Amino acid sequence: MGRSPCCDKLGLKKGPWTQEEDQKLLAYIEEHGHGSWRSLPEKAGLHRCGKSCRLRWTNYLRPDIKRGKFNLQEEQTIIQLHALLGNRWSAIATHLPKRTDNEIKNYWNTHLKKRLVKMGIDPVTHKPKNETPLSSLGLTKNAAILSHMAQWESARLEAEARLARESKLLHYQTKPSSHHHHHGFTHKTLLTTWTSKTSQDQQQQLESPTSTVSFSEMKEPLAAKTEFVGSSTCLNLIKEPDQNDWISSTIHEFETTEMAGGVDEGFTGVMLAGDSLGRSLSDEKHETVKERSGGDCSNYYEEDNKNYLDSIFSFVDPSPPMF
DNA sequence: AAACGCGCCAACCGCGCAACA
DNA sequence: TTGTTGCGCGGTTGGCGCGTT
Repeated sequence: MGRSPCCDKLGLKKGPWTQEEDQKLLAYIEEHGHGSWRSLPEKAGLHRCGKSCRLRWTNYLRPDIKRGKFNLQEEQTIIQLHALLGNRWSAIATHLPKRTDNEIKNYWNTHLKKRLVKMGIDPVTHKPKNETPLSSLGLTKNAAILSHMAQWESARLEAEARLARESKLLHYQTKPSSHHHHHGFTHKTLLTTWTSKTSQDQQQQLESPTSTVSFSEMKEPLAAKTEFVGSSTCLNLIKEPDQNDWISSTIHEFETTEMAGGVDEGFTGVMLAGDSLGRSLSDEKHETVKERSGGDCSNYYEEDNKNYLDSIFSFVDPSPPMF
């Protein structure tokens, strides 16, 4: 399209924000809400473009954001959700209370990604880098089902993210000065409604008006998940999502499948399942993985697979995220 | 003390999408 | 149907601070 950058207009400031600018923006939003970002800078007396103001607000000034070090639980959440969702930072952020997508993205790029690489894990696929073609072919039904779950979780997160955005928008557009008292209510309420509906009407849930996910959109994420589980066979199991029994059959399949053994090895979820990232994959264990990756490793991975499934299910569990 | 390299992170940029005229 | 506008997302960049030489 070639749209010109919004800050091209002469006189609009770029770069780091000053304290004075922050105060102006904060004061304006506290008083009036942000409404239209495009018109906000002029009204607030700022020589910035609306986009710059929005970024400053969402990533820094918003009162409901937490800054500083990520704790272990947050790290695990990021890694596991990244394994499920890839670089969909906004979706990941919906599961990390008070963290912005930008902050999570930065933390991933500067810390977690490097740590995984150090551990010999591919940060894109979340599998050991030295995985052999043979082990890639060792695909199982559980891996395929995980792909289902990942797909489903992806859709759910999309919906949640949308709800979160909408409720925030509504909030700051309508009641700009009351956020301290009301923030959080809309998310939780709406999500509870959404997720309880989930169990009642699975078909309707897929068609929920709150979700922007179309299944044409899902094709790409699906491909990513397929890659993630290293499965080609899973494609055979994936039905058209508009089929009524898609979710229930997935869950049923999962429930009736032997959990132990067979899931493709190397997920970071396995590595991270019970302990801190630093300790969960000791060098010794890592070496063992390397040694065994080319051979018959079903026994070895039996326990880890279960841990991995547990950890993934902790996310797939349709309880509303914390806000 | 100065120069250099590197890590971190706030901010920018470009694109896609939805809403609307 | 098409063009425009506004917003949000994800990738990237640039500047600052800190450690090392």
